[in-house]
Amino acid sequence: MSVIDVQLPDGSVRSLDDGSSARELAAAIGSRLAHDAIAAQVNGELTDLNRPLHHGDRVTIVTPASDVGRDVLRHSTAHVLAQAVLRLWPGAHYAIGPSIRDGFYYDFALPQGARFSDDDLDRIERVMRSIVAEDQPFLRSEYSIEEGLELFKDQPFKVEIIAGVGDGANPEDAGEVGGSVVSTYANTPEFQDLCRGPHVPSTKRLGYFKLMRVAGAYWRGDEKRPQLQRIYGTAWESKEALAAHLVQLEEAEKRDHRRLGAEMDLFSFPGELGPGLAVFHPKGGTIRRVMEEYSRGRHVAGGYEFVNSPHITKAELFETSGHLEWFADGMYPPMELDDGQQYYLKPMNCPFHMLIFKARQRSYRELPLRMFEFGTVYRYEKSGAVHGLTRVRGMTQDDAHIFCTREQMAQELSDLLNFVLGLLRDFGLNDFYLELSTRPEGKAVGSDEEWNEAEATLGDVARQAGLELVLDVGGGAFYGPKISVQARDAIGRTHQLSTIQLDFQTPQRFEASYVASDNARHRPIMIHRALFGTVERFMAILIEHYAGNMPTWMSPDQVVVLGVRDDHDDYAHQVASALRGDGVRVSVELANEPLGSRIRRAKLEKVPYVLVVGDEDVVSRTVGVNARGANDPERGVDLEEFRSRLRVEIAEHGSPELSRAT
RNA sequence: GCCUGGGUAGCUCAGUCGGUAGAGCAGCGCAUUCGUAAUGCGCAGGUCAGGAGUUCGAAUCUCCUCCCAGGCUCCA
Repeated sequence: MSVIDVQLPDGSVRSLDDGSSARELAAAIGSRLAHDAIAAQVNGELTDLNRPLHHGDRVTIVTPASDVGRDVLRHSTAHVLAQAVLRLWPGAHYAIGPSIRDGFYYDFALPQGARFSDDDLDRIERVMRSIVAEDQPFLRSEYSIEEGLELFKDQPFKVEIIAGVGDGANPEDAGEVGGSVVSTYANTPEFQDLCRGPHVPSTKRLGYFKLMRVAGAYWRGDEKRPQLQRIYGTAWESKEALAAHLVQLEEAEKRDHRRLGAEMDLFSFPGELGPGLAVFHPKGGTIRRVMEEYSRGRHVAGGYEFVNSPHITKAELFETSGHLEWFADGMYPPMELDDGQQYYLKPMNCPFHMLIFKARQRSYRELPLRMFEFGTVYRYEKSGAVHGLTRVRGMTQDDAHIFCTREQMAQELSDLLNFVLGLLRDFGLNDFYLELSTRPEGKAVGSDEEWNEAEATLGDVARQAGLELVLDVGGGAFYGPKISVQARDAIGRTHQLSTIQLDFQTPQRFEASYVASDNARHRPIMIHRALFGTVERFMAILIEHYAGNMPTWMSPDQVVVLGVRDDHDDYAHQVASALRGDGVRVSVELANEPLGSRIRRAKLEKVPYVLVVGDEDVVSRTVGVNARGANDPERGVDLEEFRSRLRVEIAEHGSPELSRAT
């Protein structure tokens, strides 16, 4: 028998008998690896463990505790889910079941339009566990497209996928099937699934999974096509990893801004107002005010001018802008006034700023002209889309529009991106990447030349920023491409924050112009940009980022002063008054209940500094400092020293926890 | 908008078989005067989301509406 050489990831070479598979390779390397192996990567391509290797192949053995490995076992677990559902609902149609972040899902259409309920998850999970215990192999077979169609003739979704590959209608399905070859994996004679693979060798390699929830999902993500029943699950390489993930979910839940918003008395959604309409309570209002004031200051320094516009307008404005044509569904229905005139609540601020630009003749000497407004807009979001403060129907954008010349555009965009990132960093976010969204086919206005120029300019600016750049093909607005700044928060989730959109169209639609040095009229370029996105959403993201522990400069209550006994209350008030003079938000809790109880309440309210003052402090004009997140209180801190510490921390936007962490 | 689940005091939740509502925390009152995360006693607090129906009787069963959650779709 001849011998082949294969190369391992570390560059070393192993000789194997010809016809050996990755399974044998793993065994040759070590028994531990042989035991852990679930799949292989051969020359970069993911394959089953038993696929024969060839001379010169570069081979990586895939084990469960890796990104690729988890992907494989999640996908395999999805197959087990499908088998379990088909056992429990004979005649069910199964559609697709990919692995996703942290888990997998599978979509089904049950016989007679039946639907899963939450209680079904337990039953299904039990069947899945018995399938795992049955130690079923995943056996790969390959068929022609015709054979595949015959094999799955009772499974309309599978037939559509296979047929789609045949006629090239759905290129993404080529991944599902693999070129002109239809591959399947059979676990038992009764159950096989169309699949590119690879899979774990046997179901006994699975087991650390949990079905999470049922949901509806449209076939092929298309609202007009049938809605399928989707089951989501999570799956991991070990019991510990699964448990850690579930703990992580609980952590995220504790940070949920809706929960913290209620607990910390920041805002609420009174049922009387309707979905997606919030009221901000005094503490939430303070956070908002601080955010807005800081933003205003930065915008003044950044050369912006401040404008204002009304909340309602005649339909004409949005006919001109094109919003009524594209987004009428997302706007509140019009109010009809007695002369038959239709008025709309504004979903956007840009047309108003356009009118301000047009209010008089503009000179090139005024450009770039930057108009800023905290503009409150109303959008009729679908009822199922509203979510806490992150998706609301009434929201305030930190919206600005920059009018400039074509020549100024690149520089202006580049300065703008720096401005954006600087402001976001001031709020404590500093892990960013950019996304470039390009022309949406079929719903874009404007010429190819304009779009190409706009995309090229934005692309250059994005690349020059030196951040990771992700392309989002077709994700732009109807009037222009956009850069969005994505930020990772403290627990690694990413949020789309600022957007910068380049717009050649709106100035044309409004016939805006300026007089240039050549004494002729030229068309300005318009840049739309929002840094927070909306104040509401940005606040929600910050609350979750900080788990409610807002940096001192943003905290609604920065300091609480507690006298030990009520004869210390006078001094407590003196301390508070001195701090108030420094602009600090401070309150005094009178000594009519036990100290421990008052401290506990302040801690639960996440107040950055609790000051305790007693006999010694009154005598020596000191305070006891109990800082949020600190293990031990500091006794006898000179009041003047504490004031200056706090002044510095607030001015620098520091957060006590963050500074202690370093 | 669609699918699944939910809505009981300000909050977290109990409420059995259909028999007319309960706890803890928070709030209020009184007492307590205390050095770093819960002092004691008392009081008050509910159209059981809203409406209709079945029933002698509905928080509980049925239907409709509103609102919330998790998804799908959408997101200028």
